[in-house]
Amino acid sequence: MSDNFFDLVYRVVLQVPKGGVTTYSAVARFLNNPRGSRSVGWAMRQCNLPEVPCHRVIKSDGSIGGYGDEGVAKKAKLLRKEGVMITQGKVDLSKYEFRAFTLANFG
DNA sequence: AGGGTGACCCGCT
DNA sequence: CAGCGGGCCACCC
Repeated sequence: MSDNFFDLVYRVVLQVPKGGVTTYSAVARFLNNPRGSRSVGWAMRQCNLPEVPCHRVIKSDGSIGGYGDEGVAKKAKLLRKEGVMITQGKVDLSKYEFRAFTLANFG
């Protein structure tokens, strides 16, 4: 039931486990839209579903990015609580980036 | 059909 | 190494 780009994005983001992160760009690439990172960010902005861990999606340079009205402070706090270490406002993607995405939930 | 918005990315300076 | 500007993509008037 992936009529919208949102749904596709959500399927991907839902796969990111606690303690892991992914990037807008990585999600876009997985959806065969290497240049669609902005659309992913846009989808996150529209996302208000509590079951989607949108706080685990950060920028490709490791910085936190945004978190709508909640604020990046909240986002960073959530990540730390999940075990993701943040130094100098950035996450070490080589340690925390989740890459093992699957097409399982895409029908 | 065109313009505006948005939690981005990359190359250049 | 930090900052700026242009490019890209999906969606809503």
